Amino acid sequence: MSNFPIETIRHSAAHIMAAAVKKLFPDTRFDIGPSTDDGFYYDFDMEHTLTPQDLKKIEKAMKKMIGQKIEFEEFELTREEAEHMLKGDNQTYKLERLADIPEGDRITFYRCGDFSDLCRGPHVDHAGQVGAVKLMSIAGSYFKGHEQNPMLQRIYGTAFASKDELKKHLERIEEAKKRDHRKLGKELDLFSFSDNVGQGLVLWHPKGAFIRNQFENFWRDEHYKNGYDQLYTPHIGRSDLWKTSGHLDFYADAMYAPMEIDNTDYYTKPMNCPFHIEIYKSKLRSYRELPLRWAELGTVYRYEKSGALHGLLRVRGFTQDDAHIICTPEQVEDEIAEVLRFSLSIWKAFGFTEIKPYLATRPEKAVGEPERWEKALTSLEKAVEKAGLNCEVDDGGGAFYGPKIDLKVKDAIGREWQTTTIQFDFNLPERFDMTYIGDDGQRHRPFMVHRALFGSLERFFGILVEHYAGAFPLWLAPVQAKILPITDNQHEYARKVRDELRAKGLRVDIDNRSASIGAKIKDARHDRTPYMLIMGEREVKAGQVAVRNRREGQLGEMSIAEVAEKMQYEVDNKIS
RNA sequence: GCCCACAUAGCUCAGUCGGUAGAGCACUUCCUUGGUAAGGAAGAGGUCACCGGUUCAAGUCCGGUUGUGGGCUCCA
Repeated sequence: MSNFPIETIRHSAAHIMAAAVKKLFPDTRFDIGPSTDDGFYYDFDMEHTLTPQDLKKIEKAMKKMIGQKIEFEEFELTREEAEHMLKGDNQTYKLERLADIPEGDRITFYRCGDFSDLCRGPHVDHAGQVGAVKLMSIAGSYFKGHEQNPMLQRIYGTAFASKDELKKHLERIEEAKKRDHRKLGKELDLFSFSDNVGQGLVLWHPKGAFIRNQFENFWRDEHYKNGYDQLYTPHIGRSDLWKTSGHLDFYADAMYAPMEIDNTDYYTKPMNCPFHIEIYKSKLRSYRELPLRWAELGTVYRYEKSGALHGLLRVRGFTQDDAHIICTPEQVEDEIAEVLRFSLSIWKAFGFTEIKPYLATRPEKAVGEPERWEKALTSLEKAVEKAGLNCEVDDGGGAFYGPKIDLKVKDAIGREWQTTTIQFDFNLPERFDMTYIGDDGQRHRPFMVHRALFGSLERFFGILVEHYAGAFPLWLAPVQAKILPITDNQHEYARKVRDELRAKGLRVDIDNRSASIGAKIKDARHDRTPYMLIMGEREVKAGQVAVRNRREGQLGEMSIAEVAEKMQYEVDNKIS
């Protein structure tokens, strides 16, 4: 056990790793090795390409140093001394890092074995205080994170104060792997990708499509109930539209190439906003009509770099649960508060209760008058306050066209996902010259807010799969109950029970294979079937079914009506 | 896009030194009719991602392409 803060332990582990790398690969040039949320890394530049075998060797060398309790020693140098030392060692990256240290700051090094590192510290006193360490993976990374800089080799590792905590961490990783939506998507036959279709383009299989339909319907109902109207708009639009919106100037890199029809270029849409704005502009608007809340499940296409694609979480064609709120400056505060409240209620329905807002403010380069920014920011802050949440502020992190709130939701195993976004837009109303007639008879510029609650349906679905670990609640489950007859003699009764339950609107299938009841149960469990209705001679005679439920196990015999009622209750209350 | 790794049956994966491909599950048929996490037997299933090269001979070695994974960059 060690009592140092976890960041200190990890940062020290990074130094130990660097020392081990220096020993094994003396020509290495070092960059930096900070701690991260769940471990640490260090970036290297060397002739040799690191392999998994090297990782084992490096880890072994580290453990030796930890066993020897090698000391960490701090020493201070003048800038000239430091430069001299780093130059002598050909540490070009370190020299650049040194140059970044402001004039007047102390220049400190930490020595650990044969390795001295330019570093602010703090560190443990000796290597033995790094309780448990494990190297995880090799990766590439750009020097200082810039694409045009050289690519360095990065080793990721993790460290904990005790072996026990490390073990728990590794178990958490295993658990997350079991929930991986890409794995479950295949296992449960929910969706796929095809080389013949293209990268990042999702094929929704019947079960996945069913679930999507369920939450789309929920989404539509809730939006009507909460004062939204719904739109449909085309998938392509003329280049003039995208010129006006500014997409061709600022977003062309992320757009699919145009197609020419009748001497006019058409682009597939990367966003829905221009279409909604065209609907707004289809007639003269009065302040009496505002606020307008227009929602659309709008499918957009964006060119994402091939290396950025990731299962359903990052794709090239996706459907946003988009909406635009167009309102007067006086209305904007209430509207934002309402969006936030609505958003939280939707997340709650899916069992997400821990939600954290991030507020992004005005960047250096921005459009829109400062008073509007102020007003917008105030309404965002007030809304967060009203919802009883604490937000983190990302100073200057807003888009050039307006400030925003992003929500991150925590799933069943504590991972955070970026989903909801609520963004002000001071750009498009100007570009499209949106106006409304106020009570003074004059034209005014409305406020416009973009918002997406789920973000994209694809990403949301991926998150849901992982959140529920594939065990979708009854209201979403494609098959809610599976009837398992013990022998073929119960097939007639099985069909009768199925038809009765289906007549009540429940989704029920029969497993009519001539397999053992154990095998049928095993397969139904594998499919995460919520209810199993088992029937042998006894149940047929009594007109009942033996109920087994995914959450509660064996529930004994029940009548058809009782099962139906129990299931309906679960559906109605969205129990997960 | 960049760095690294990977691509063998529907799925999960073996395949040693280059000598024409294998398992389990799933599937089909037959037998079995059973009481809460796998009853038995047989059968079918492959252009070893694709294109090219080296070789008497390539799943295996080399080059390219496509796709996937871990990262970087970017982002719903």
